[in-house]
Amino acid sequence: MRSAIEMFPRQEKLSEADGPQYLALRDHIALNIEIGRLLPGSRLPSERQFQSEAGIARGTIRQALSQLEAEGLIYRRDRSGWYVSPPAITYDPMRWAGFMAYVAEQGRVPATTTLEKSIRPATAALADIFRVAPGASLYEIRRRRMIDGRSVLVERITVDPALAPDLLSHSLDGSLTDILKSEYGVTVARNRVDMRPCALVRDAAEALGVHSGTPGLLVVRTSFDASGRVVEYDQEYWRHDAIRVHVDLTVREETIPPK
Amino acid sequence: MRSAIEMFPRQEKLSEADGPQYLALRDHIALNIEIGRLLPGSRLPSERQFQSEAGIARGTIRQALSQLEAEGLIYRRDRSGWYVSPPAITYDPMRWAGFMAYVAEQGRVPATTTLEKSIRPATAALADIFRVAPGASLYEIRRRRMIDGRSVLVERITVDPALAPDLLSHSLDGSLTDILKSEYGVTVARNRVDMRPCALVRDAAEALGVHSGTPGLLVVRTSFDASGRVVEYDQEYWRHDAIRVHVDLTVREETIPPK
DNA sequence: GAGTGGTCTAGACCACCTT
DNA sequence: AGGTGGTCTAGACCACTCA
Repeated sequence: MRSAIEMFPRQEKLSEADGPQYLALRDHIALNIEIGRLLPGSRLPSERQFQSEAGIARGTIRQALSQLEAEGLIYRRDRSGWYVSPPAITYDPMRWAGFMAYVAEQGRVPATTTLEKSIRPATAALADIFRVAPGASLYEIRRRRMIDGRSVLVERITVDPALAPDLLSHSLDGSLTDILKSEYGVTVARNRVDMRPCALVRDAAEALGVHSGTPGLLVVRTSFDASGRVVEYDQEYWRHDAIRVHVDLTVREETIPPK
Repeated sequence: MRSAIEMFPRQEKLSEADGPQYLALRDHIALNIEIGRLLPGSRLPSERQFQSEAGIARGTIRQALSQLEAEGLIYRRDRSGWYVSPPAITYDPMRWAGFMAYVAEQGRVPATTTLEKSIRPATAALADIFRVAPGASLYEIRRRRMIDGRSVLVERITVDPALAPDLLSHSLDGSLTDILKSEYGVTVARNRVDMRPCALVRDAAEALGVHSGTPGLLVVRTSFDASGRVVEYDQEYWRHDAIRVHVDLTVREETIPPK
């Protein structure tokens, strides 16, 4: 059996210069990706193929693959194989026009699946954000979003029913911002965005079909209308290799720090 | 020998309910951190202590620890041990007043080490950014910055000598923005910030004293003055557990997409 | 049903940090 | 000098995917 992509043509050797073996293998695979011998979306040889071709223990192979995954160069599909990562999408919280429009604008194919719509009592944290009483009813929407057929984020959106009564009866597979605008006349005047690297675990990992512990990016977006009411509170868990954030802004003069 | 922090008091067992062992151990350690039995900065028991106390193979222990590292809950000091991560610092590109001021404002102790100052010929990419001829001389500064004694980022700053002649003769261990302002009258009117999750490898990993492949966040900041000239081009490699990004902005109306 | 990655074991030797 | 994490081996069995 011969791999579709020949990773070690003509008994090509890994450089033995210095450093650990797994980094040498990492470099070898990374090079193959850079020069285009391995294209985005294509599958790498199996771990056991590497094992026999490179003569390295499987644990070491997996170390190299995990390193490449951490760098965002490759990703895994559970019990299927390792694949070269497609390019990341650029996310601009300032020009945010909705995921669907955004992804399409960059020449990719977006898709959305609504995982769950529910009414939930406000937790203490959410009550504080929405300025409602703890335990008050809030809409909660969980969605998964895809680019070119690959799941790239899961999100949990919270909306105050007072602003958008009967919201859950609409189809939420498109742009929520559009629905809020066209159906309820609610527009976003201000966005507060928090971002931090995280790991995708448990629910998020399961929904994205990724290995628990895969690195990710958590983007929390709080949208306000012109009168300062919270329109939407959105927690997005992104695959780390699928997103780049771009912000272009004029510098605000240092004033009294807000509290 | 008894560990300073008793992780398994009274023969406490790991939950055997379901899922892999390494996640059970992860949960166990995470719980100890949450309830404050393990405080930020404190050292975890050694891998071999876990091995004997929990009766699990060392490879499995390391899997649990790596997971916690990916989540940002713990970090390692090379060949010294595993430690509980301190809280992250909040970074606001809009209110950027310099790392030193910023960190101090959040009650932490900042420090900066200049690793290298040099004059380098502009690469094609840099020439394009600064609108100079390829090969033209540019200042390059490499610095490492610390919070409470822990290295959290390394950066590579590029400045056009035309805007700040003789810049390298100044001490660069403080705020570069301050120097540009007070010594050269250059102020920043606009910032372009790009962020993406990455892995810390090679130089960056070495400078931060982290394991190659540790997750990180790359922040690229391009600063412009009022006339649109590039003042500073800064690539910052952050430890992923040390930073949160916060942006608060008014939504820009959709206009012609810039190209 | 064959092949894949996911998990786990029980060792080993090394480079380096710490005291 | 002793202990630590870093690397690596050579197996094993399992759950799951895919054809």
